[in-house]
Amino acid sequence: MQVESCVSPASDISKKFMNVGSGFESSDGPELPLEEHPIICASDNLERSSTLKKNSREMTNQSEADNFPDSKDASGDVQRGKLSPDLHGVSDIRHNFDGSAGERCIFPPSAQPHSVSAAPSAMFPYPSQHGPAHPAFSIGSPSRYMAHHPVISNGAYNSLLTNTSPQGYPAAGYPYAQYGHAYQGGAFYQFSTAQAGLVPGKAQVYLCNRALWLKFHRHQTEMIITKQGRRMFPFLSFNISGLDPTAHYNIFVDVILADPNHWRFQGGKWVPCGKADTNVIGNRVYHPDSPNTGAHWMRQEISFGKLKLTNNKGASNNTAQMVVLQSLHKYQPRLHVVEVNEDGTEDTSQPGRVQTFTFTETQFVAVTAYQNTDITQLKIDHNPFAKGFRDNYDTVYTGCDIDRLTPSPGDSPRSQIVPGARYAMPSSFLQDQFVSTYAKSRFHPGMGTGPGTERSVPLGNSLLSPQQSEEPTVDTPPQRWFVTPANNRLDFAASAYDAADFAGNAATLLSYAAAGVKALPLPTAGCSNRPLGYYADPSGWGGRTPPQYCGVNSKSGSVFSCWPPNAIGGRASTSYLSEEADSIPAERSPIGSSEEAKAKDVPSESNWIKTQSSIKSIDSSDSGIFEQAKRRRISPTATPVPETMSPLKSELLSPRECEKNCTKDITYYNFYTHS
DNA sequence: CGTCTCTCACGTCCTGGGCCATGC
DNA sequence: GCATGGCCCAGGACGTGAGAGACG
Repeated sequence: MQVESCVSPASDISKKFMNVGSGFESSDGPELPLEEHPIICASDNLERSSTLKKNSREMTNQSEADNFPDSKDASGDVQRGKLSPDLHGVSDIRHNFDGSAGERCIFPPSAQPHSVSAAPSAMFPYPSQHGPAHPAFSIGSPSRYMAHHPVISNGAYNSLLTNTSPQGYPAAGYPYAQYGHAYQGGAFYQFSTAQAGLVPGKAQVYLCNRALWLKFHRHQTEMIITKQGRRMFPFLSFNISGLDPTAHYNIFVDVILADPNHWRFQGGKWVPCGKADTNVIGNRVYHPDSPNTGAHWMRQEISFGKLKLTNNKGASNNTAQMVVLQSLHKYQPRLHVVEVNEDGTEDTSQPGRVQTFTFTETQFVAVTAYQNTDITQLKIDHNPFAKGFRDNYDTVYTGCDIDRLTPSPGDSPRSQIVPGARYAMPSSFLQDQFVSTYAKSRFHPGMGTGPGTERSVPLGNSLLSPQQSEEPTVDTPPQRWFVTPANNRLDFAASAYDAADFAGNAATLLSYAAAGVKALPLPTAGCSNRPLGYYADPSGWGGRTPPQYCGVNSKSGSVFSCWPPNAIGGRASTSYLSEEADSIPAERSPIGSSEEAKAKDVPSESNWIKTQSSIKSIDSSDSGIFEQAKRRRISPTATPVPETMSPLKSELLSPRECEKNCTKDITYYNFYTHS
């Protein structure tokens, strides 16, 4: 059997295993080499050794029974087998994982020995993916990107089936993920199925909001789990390429233990504390669009924003959207792509029909209450639903904290040192927004008493937690990152979160972009070729269909509406909506700077001048801002960019003024062409 | 008794649907 | 009459903080 396996360079779980005893001292999250790409990870086949499958069954039977009462039915009539109306990938409908969606998340038949469902809940993960690291091979533009694409030989795969780890990790039997190799310095494909070297049917998956994930990952992501279920933030969102456009696939996500430890937050860091309770219940969550054609999956972003995490094992309702986890355990979400028959039935007996992708930067510790205040702050800063907890919210998003030199009473020493000048860069308003947001978080006075004290992030690198080593450059240069066009999203749940997806300053930045786009005449919306600036490297992903959406966060537009709408804005967005935006601008590496400059130069106005055709494709928009757009009908006749909305003007306007003007002028223009 | 973990009420904000007004 | 713009509101999502429960 052929197994694809590529481990995200960003995260080498194997390293983690090696360091389980040392907490998170290792800086495995942020330490992405510049040349590493955001794309994926480990893709392997779900087919496993019988031993493992056996164990898996033993450990997950309950899970199946508890969480997938419908699975049996599914086996009979393969409910999942019912192809979506949009089967042929022609639909531009946004695919939300709403209430009804849940009904679609039916467990697939598990009769076949090699069926994915054989490893249900997958709390019993696949055996370690040990084996030789597969040298990335270049595709198309080897000089530019090294393909991480990994086609594991049989031999390699065989090694995965062994219960002994070459690295000495716990042998299979532990319900946690193991990854024995990583692609250090791996790269990524250009996002084009036409790219030479891409093997049809061999999927490449891109973590769309990787920047945000990395941001959290640097501090060891924590996810709240509640009885009623809590959404993930950041949520899982992917872009897929390399699928056979005509073949049908099921796509689902599961969450497995990332390691065999029980964790505890002590002394400002996560430390292992005993053995993990392997008797965990897990389940998979199918994307509501499943099954569907490869073309369909590849056309839009696939997000699981409404996926909820719960610790309520007894939760029987809505399990389709719920993943049952245990507090203080570290988990690893995985994406599975299963090729199915035209009737929707899964047939994993054939090699290569099941592919699993793991992004280690999406690892998280399940908690019932946040432990690390840095994580809390990141959540508050990036999750639109948490805006209410933002300190001085209005000023945060409309003003520049660089002016705020007087720390709040509760400011930690760290925060007090944050020099506004550090962020006071000759930049756009947007940048200020970003900086403000970030800087603000440093000043957050309300994070408990000591927020920021023992759990604070060293000033030296505000993105790194104390337990993590500081690195000169934690973020990959923008041109290295692939950030999915927001309009291409098969939303599991799209929401405002989407905004947070794309670039570091998530919600804020994307919304800015949205606002900017909104202000543009439809035909020239920058959302076309240069999706709100998510492509830092215009050529890097040139092969992919140009971004097709444009959206607006109508209601929150008042906050984000200052985004420069024109070409300049486009550049700005390119810069700040790229993952690079994640990092503190001032800390950009020289490489990043040069490339960034290059990127900035490329996206000339032409990039922003798009045709109606692209606008039309907005229909498929699926990101949060586009979600917003849906809420507002838009005028086919785009409103010319008000002079007052010129980027320059925006920059000149005081935050307040800008907000007012923008809100007034463009808040309700949307690029919503949803049919 | 202290610590740790978990639950729940709370206030804030966002989402998404609905309703009404306006203009063509 | 229809499309669009604007507003309202109920429900949902968020993190907080207090308090309860479990455990040593």
